[in-house]
Amino acid sequence: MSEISRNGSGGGGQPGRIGIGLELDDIHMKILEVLRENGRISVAALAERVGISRANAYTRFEALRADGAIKRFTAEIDHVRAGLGITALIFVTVRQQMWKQFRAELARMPEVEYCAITTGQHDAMIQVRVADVAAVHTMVTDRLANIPAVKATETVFILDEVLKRPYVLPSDRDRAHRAARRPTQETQGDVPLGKMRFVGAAEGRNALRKDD
Amino acid sequence: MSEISRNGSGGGGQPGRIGIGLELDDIHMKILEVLRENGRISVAALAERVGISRANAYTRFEALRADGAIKRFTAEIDHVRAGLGITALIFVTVRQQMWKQFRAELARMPEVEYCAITTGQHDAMIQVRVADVAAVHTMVTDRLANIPAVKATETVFILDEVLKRPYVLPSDRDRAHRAARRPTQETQGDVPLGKMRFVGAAEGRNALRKDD
DNA sequence: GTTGAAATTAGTACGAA
DNA sequence: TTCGTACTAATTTCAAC
Repeated sequence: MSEISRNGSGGGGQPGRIGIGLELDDIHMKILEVLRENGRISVAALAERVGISRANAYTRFEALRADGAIKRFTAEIDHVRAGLGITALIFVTVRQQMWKQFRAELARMPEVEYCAITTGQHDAMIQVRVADVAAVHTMVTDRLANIPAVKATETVFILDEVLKRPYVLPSDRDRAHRAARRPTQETQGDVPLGKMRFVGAAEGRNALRKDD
Repeated sequence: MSEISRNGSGGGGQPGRIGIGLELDDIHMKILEVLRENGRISVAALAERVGISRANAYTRFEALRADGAIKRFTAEIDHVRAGLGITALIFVTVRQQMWKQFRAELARMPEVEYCAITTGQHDAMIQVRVADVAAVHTMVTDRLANIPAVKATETVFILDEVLKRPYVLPSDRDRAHRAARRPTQETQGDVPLGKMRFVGAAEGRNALRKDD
């Protein structure tokens, strides 16, 4: 069903290889657009919104699911209401060749909502949601610091989440480019390059990614 | 729609103030747990899984939705399949008193999936999904650099997303603590504090949050 | 890929515990 | 509040086109 669904994205994907799977056409994209905004819409209503028949909608819906283009449906929960008012980012420097262990420990930490391996100064960024600031401290000092794979951490707090979109799609960009391009910006070629900076991968990063 | 209110909670909330709204009991939490893993489950099936009647499930479901504890239902889409194979984090230093403008510009950038205001060296972190690395460069140099509010940026690439949980809940922590606590870690008080570092808010950060 | 019917299931209303 | 049931509306499935 979805052997090809394990590339660069979620959980244990094979980084670097992209399976072709489904060829997604405009209607597929439109379906994804609708579903990402309303994950509980009925397939019948979905069919109407994208302008296809019910049967077609069911076929495509199942295909997207089976192919892995739709990974899952989920409810976005207000973490503050749920009792987790504090969000923090912890940037982690991982000791070489211990990446596998780091991952295993991560799985044991339910307060971790997100973890990504990054280029730059640090090796990974994890996002945690906890009840109070004390819990962040506990988390970092008691849990993370005890992992041998963790060489160093740097913690910042999230003061506000300005925006969170339910997965970006290429169609968003197309739509926005048509609507929001302003001539002054389009023609303006003289960009103050001096004020930005790209940060490359740290030493041995590629090696790190292979040992899991 | 994708704007999140200032205290991190639901859409129309009073910024800074957290309404008490619903008192969430164990059953509410269990409902959230199920819904976060399967956002398309029928209310009937939900009722059975949490062990309440259908009528009760409908009542609670609606209450959670109305209260804002459930913000929305969404489909998680494989961005690689959707044609956005590159994910990057851009750390932005924002000029004081120009936060409002920065937010407005953000809304015009569909490739931005997430933006949070943080403590630490930078003021904000944005996560973007684009088709290729060139698009990141374009995004940073053409779009971000042209915003007067942006003083400086620092970009890192995400090589792999190790884990992404559909919103953390307090119940996860409880469950994990029961299952995964190992005596060696619980009693181990001597933590190598030297290897971690907390980063406080940059100058004038609090002022920044007020001017929007 | 579409339409239209049957079977199933979802959502609502209301009385009783 | 919660449950159970009956009722109504909608969805999904399956057929033929």
